[in-house]
This record gives sequence, structure tokens and C-alpha cells, in this order.
Amino acid sequence: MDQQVKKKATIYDLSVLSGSSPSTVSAVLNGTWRKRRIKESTAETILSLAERHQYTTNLQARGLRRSRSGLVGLMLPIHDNRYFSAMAQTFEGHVRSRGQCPVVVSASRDPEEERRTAETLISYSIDQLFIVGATDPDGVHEVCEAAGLRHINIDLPGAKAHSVISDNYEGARMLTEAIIRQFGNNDSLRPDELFLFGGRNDHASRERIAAFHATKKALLGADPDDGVQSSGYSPDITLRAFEAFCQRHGKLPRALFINSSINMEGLLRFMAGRPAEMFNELVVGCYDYDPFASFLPFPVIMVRQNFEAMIAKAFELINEPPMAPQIFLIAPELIQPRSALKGPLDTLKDIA
Amino acid sequence: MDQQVKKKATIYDLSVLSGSSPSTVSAVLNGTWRKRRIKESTAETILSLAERHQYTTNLQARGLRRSRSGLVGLMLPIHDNRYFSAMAQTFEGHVRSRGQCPVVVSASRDPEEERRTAETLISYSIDQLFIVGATDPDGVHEVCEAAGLRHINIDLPGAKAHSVISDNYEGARMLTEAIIRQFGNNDSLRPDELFLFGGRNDHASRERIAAFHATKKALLGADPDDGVQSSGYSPDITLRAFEAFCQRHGKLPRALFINSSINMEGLLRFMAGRPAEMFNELVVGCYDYDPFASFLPFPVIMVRQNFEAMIAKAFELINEPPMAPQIFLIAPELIQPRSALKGPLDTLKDIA
DNA sequence: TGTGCTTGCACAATCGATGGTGCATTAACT
DNA sequence: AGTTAATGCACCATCGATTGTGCAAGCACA
Repeated sequence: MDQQVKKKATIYDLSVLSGSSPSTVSAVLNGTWRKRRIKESTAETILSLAERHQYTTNLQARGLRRSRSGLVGLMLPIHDNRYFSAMAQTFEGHVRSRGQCPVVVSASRDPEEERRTAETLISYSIDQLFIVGATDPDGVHEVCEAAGLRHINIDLPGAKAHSVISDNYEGARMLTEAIIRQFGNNDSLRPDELFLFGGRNDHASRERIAAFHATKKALLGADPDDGVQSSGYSPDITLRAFEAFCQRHGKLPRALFINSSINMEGLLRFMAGRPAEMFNELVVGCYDYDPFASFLPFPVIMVRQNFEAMIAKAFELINEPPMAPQIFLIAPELIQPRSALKGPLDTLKDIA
Repeated sequence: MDQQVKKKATIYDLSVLSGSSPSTVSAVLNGTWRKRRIKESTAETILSLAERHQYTTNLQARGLRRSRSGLVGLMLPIHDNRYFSAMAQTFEGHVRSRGQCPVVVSASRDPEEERRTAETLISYSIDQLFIVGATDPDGVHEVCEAAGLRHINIDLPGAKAHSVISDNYEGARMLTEAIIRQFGNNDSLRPDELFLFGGRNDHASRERIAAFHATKKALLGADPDDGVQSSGYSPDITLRAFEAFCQRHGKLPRALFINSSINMEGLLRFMAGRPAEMFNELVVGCYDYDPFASFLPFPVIMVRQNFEAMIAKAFELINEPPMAPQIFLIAPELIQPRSALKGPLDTLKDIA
């Protein structure tokens, strides 16, 4: 008899059915009833009625009243990337385990979109916002600040809120060193044979490029100025950078430092249609880890950013009392070629 | 003077400031003011006040009143996978272009979690729900139905709502055929040299396995019963399946049909630590496309599911008047080894 | 019987926005 | 001048849940 397109049951419905007042029903259903000295038997009655009528709290109403929603936001630059999607996966686990509801949205690395997205989330009274890889973290900060919303930067730092980021300098140092060592001593690399592709004018890229320069200089004795080919975070721009390089030099360098898995996709586009042999001698270091990339036909040394630790640290910080904004560095890990690491999915069960 | 931790401005604040009633302010701000015959000059006053005070609508309040929230949900099995994250990326574009707010959550392929997640989203009065790859689509349907929520299945079909899915049979047929053809006629493949790994008892796997069997039989003349090694959607279970196979046969098959990129990661785990030469002669077909996997050291033929078309079709269907549930097949595409395709990210701009 | 405490709950305001209804004013027209 | 119509907006109930406050009934105790 309840099978119609009926509206969902509310506390008022249960109030009528149980003979108690709405406030009593509310207290019972949200667990505050002991504090309000509701009789146990009353509570039981209401709870069983709630179950029978499939009551579920209208979280918009609760959110309106409490001006908190139980939503926790994660703002990514993009979804379609293993680094960020792994982060989303880990983030969800954390939020779920706290009994809240994760909301993941992307803002396309567009400062305007970032602010708008934050505004929108704020309009839904989200409780916290984790800002990942924002192009303009401080712009987003303004928006959050004005709304009194707790927030934290991840992956790219801002000046006005805590930031949890990879130790990009150290990661790039390890990576550059590993690339160079890959050539051993007999067949050693010349400074003009190692180039960095990708990167943008953001904190992470700057650190990585600085470490790249310094390490090259330290280990190879020199570092020509044109060793860096910026190409943003876009496969196609990176592809064009490779093509341009090839046009100028007749071939690719023997060794590449690639700034992110997205730029690495630019290398793939360059490889497509070209003979596989062209890349036999190539050695690549990539700042990011992707399991498939690790098994390409040439040595690919990768840096795995410790997103689990970053997310964990961010959750720890976001609830702390306000302090002067600080940057927390999380050490990344150097991954040898042909490594298939476990990821966040390995904690999920699966029935074969 | 407004720089404190002040609360956000409401229509009541603007009402006082403008001397109009809250309902007038509301009408002006939500665009219905012409319909309510508000004077243009009144509207202008209010709009400029709104701007000056950084008014933004409290969407929870609006949602409560209208019993619609402007949120559109996408429920994924997992985030950390190129197929699903590409879907999320595409989905966001669609929702944004409709002026609504995308909400992406994952439910871990757990029927319980799927229902709970749907319940939660419903409690926030989401307007529509796109259910991707659900283990129990009909369970989720019940929940949505009871709440009068429009919803649609993607990737895995349900019996009680429209479904938009890949043409898994045709995709697997093409893939099996391509794997076999890869060996040419001189060095042709024996039926007991081609195995399928991965898959579960879901619609997609069943279709793919059926096509695998049929095509093998048609092209190779026979199809031994043990040609399929189910191993769910888990890298580690797949790894163990490879190990078990190797134990029994002393080596891997010459040719593999791998049911998804997740199972493909199981192959990577198997490769890790084993000599690369072991895989020189291998030919792999993988039902899913990942750009890096496409460039592995052996031929990897992939199937790219047309998620753009699936999402587009789903948006088309979800607004149509109710009809008997139907399944819509979207043709996937066979991708030759060493292909680096464009993805949803290529539509984003990037400043190099 | 009267005082005072505890128990158990109802009442009503509130969160912010929406939209149906109705009432003044002014304009138009006979 | 008187009737009708259009204009411009205010009023108020409503969405569903939360929470501070208050009060009656029951009990203990003097």
C-alpha cells in the first residue's frame, strides 16, 4: 500500500504515526535523544516506524538548519589521470570512514573555474574543501575565507593556507641522478644529451627544473641553457615540442626528464607512427608514476608521489586550529623501470 | 568594514538594504522578476546591491524549497582507472554546460555501498543519477524509483531502467579476431595458445567471453573448455591466475585476451621481476584502452569503448518520458598497437 | 499536604529561498 | 467622475530538520 510514487517520509509523518512531536522524532532519529531524556520505549517505537516507512533524513533540510552539510569537497584539476584519480580514490576512503559524503569535482586548471567551483560548493555548505593542484590557490582561498570554510592546498602550494605537497626538488634530484646513472660510466651521458620536457610556471615545475639544473651541473659538469622545453600540462603541446626538437636536432635526445604523466602522453603521441627502433636507446625519467608507463620498451624511471601520505597529512591539518600558513613536504619515491606497484584499489575486495 | 568573519549575505539582508521585500529580492536574483512584474529599476538596485555584498544563493535553501538541488550525480565503481576517469571528465563537461553541478562518487563495486551511496545522494535531492558499472543496477534502481529520481545505467545494464552500454560482443569479436590475425597465416595460432584472463559474472564479461569462444571456434576451428581464467576486477587475483597458469603449463600462452585494463595491471605485476625476454613473443588483446598500455614492448591491441557517445546518449535518454527499459549498444573501436589517441583532456586549453 | 527535584516531552523559532495570492496605486477610457 | 485594467510589489505559508526553552506529571521527602 506504500508502493505509489509517494513522497518520502518526513519527521512530521512519523510524528503523526507515533503520536510524538516532530522534535522528539528528530531527536530520536539523529541520535541526540538520550541527551534530551527521551524514554527508551518512545525511541524504539519511532525507530521501528522509521524503518518500516523507509525514512531517510533530508540532508538539505538538516544542512540548512545546521549550516553544515556533511559534504566534503575535493577539487581536482582533472579526473582523467592516474595521479589525480588515485588521489580521489584515497580521499573517498578517508571521507567515508568519517561518515561524511565525498564530492569530487574538477576545475580544469582554470583560475576562473576554480573560484566558481569553490563558490558553488560553498553554496551547498560543504564542510571542508581540499584543493588539489590549483592554478590559483590563493584566489580560491579568498572565496573560502569569505565563507569561513576550512580548506587546504595539496600538490601545489598557496601562500594563504596550509599546503601539503611533494618534495619536488628532492624528487627531481633523485630522478635526474637516476637517469644519469642509468648510462653507467663507460657510456656516459653528455650534458647536451639530457633534456627536460613539460612543465609550466608553477611551483612544482619550478622546483623540479631547479633540481634538474643543479643535478645536471653537479653530475655532468655543465648544463646548457636550452635544456628545458616548457610545454604546459598538455599532451599536444608536448608533442609539438618533441617535433620541434627533432626538426632542429635531427633526433630526440638520448635521455629525457619528463615533467608529468600528461607530458609523457605527448611522448607517446610522438612515438605513434614512428618506428619503434627509434626509441631503443632512449632513457626516460618521468615525474609521476603510471604502471603501464613503467613497462614501456625503454627504461622509464618514475617518481611516485606519495598521495596517500599527502591526503592523510591534509586531513590531519585541516582540523587543526588556524596557524600561519605552512608548507609540508612529503617525500616521493623513486620507482625503477618495470615496476607494478599496488594502488588504492588494492584495498577493495573483489569477488572473482 | 565587511571584512570580518561575517556570515554570507541573504535575501533578507538585501531586502533591508534595498527596502524591498524578500520575495522581490528573491525574484530578482533568480531571474523570475519579469514574470513577477518587478520594475526594471528595482531589479537594478537589487542586483547592484547583491554584487556589492557578494551575495550568492544558498543552494541548500533553494534545494529544500524546490526539492531539486541542481546537482547531478555520477556513480562510478572506482576512480582510479582511465576508462572511468575519462567518463567522469566527459560527464563533468556535459553537466557544466547545462549550468548544473556535477558530483562524482565511487561505490567500489559493492552492492551495499551502491545503494547507500544512492540513498545519500537522494538525500541531497540530486536531480539525476548516472549509474556506471554497477554490480547491482536494479538494487540501485529500487532506491531511485522510490524517490522518484531519474536515473540511467551505463556500462553495465539493468533490467529496470534504460541502459547504455558498449557492444561488448562485437568488441570482443573484433578483438579476438585481431589477436588471431596478428599471427598471420604462416605462424598461425593453435586454439590452446589463446586464453582469456579476467572477467566476472557480469553482463559485459559474459558477452565478451561468449564472443571470445565463438570467434575462436570460427577462426581456429576449436575452443578447449579451459580457455577462460576468471579473475574478477582485481590486479592481484589476475596476477595469481597468471602464476597458476604458469605453474601448470610452464609458460604463458602466446596470446592473451585480457578482459579489462584492471586485469592488465595483473599482467604487469606478473611481468615485474621476470625477464623482459619472456614476453617478447606475446600478443595481447585488452578490452579497454590505455595510452601507455598501447606501447608496451609486445603488440597490444586494445578496444576503446566510446564513452563520449555513451555519456551523450545517456543524457539524451534520461530526460525522455518513461518507457519500457531498453538497452542501447554503443559500438567500441579497435585500436591498433602503438596508438596514442586524444582524450577528453584535449578539449581543455593549456597555457604553456 | 506542601516543597522540590527529576523525568519526559511539546512548543515554537529558525535556517534561506520560493511562489501563490492579494492589495494598493496609477493609468486608461467611457 | 466613475469603472476597469494594468502595474508593482508585499505578505505569508512552505520545504524538513534542529534546538533552546518551558511545563506538566510523577516521585521523594519532610
